[in-house]
Amino acid sequence: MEHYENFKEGKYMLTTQQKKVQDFIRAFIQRHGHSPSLREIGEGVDIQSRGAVHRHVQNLIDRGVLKRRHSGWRTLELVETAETSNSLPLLGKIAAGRPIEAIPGHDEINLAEMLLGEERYVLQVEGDSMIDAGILDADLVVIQRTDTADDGEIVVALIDEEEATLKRLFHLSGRRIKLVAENRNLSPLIYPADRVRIQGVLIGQLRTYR
Amino acid sequence: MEHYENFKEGKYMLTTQQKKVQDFIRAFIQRHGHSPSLREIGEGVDIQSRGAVHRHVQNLIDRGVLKRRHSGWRTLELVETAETSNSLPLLGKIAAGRPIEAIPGHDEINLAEMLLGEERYVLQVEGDSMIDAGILDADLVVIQRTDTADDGEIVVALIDEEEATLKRLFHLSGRRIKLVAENRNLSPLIYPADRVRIQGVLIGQLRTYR
DNA sequence: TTGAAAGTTCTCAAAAAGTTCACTACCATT
DNA sequence: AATGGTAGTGAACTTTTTGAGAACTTTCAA
Repeated sequence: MEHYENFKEGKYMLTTQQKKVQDFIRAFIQRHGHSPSLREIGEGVDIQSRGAVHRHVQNLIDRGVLKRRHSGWRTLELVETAETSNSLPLLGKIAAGRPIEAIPGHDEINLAEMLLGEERYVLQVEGDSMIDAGILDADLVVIQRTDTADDGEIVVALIDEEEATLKRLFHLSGRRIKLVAENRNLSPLIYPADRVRIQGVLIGQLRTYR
Repeated sequence: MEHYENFKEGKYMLTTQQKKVQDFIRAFIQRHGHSPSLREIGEGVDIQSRGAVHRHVQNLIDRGVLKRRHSGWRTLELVETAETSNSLPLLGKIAAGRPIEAIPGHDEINLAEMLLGEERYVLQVEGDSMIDAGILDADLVVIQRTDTADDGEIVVALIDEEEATLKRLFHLSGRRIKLVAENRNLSPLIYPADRVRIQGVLIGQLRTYR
């Protein structure tokens, strides 16, 4: 039973073919909801021999990239890695004047978990009206669908059923609502409550560089 | 004849036939408002034997995909599956003065995919030194580990091996490096190249509210 | 209460999938 | 030239899944 088991450890040293197989399996599971058979993998990566496919799969299992949930058909699973689990290491805080300072108690941060949720959607921001709140032109914002919001929250507000804006909201006396653009050049706007419909509140903001 | 009755998270690894049965049941309930009989399922997925159909259904129940509301006829129910796909709908752009404007070509955005990658980590920002770039105190930044960066990129720079800072970087003539804090109250700093070590470049930034 | 419809359990055989193996081939490195 | 890692083919083999069909029990409504 001497096959290819004596590899250097580590799932990050896959050969070209192994990578192809892995990618195919990931895509297949994504699309079909279950793992492919060896034959299907073979068709996907253009290998006739089930034996050869099996060897690739077995190698991936040996390296910890794949596993079988239990013996049987279509029970391949991708092993969760930082990559597939939406996590990145959280190293610590950074500030001018000091080395990076570790944050005790946190070592991993799940980006998806922070932002995903039921009834949420993403908008791309256009313009600088929230620039003083650190929300720049072209940033993405995650919005929670709701029709109520607390004072001081940033909301998507629809005015007169035609203008949608991202503003900080305050309730005033006399059923009036103040919408504040976080931009020192823009003045707050005050409306009767019945002209303003809240569509959602700001949950998160993100921006990519490069 | 031992089988594998207890795996709770097994609902994502259905065999082909199980998937067909599940899909048929879903469609049937959708159309008729009640679940199909075993015979009807058999007709739907082209199996003569009620016994075989029953086995599929029983497997789906064992895996938590289906359940019976109570004993009796036509009491099958699909178990709600909380989908975790790391995606949110991307509805469009928002700006003051206009309704939300749809972005053509985009309908889903995968937040994790945008920020995850090999050799990346997260830092929490402390202080206001990058406030004019829209990076606020307590924001999270995603950093790509690297020791080189292009002019104008925001980098994690280690100065004299002891001070870590997040600054915008420029190479000057004479092997000097300018580090610019994006804060109108702070002046750029200029160092000889050998006192500055780049630890990573800024890939993304995110912030959560609430 | 009764009988048809539905669900359950079983056995058997076949199909589909997974596993192992021997043989070959291509590259690098030595 | 020899070695060793990676790769593909095809065949033989084992295991798991599947379908048919029969017999049985439960449910439901007339």
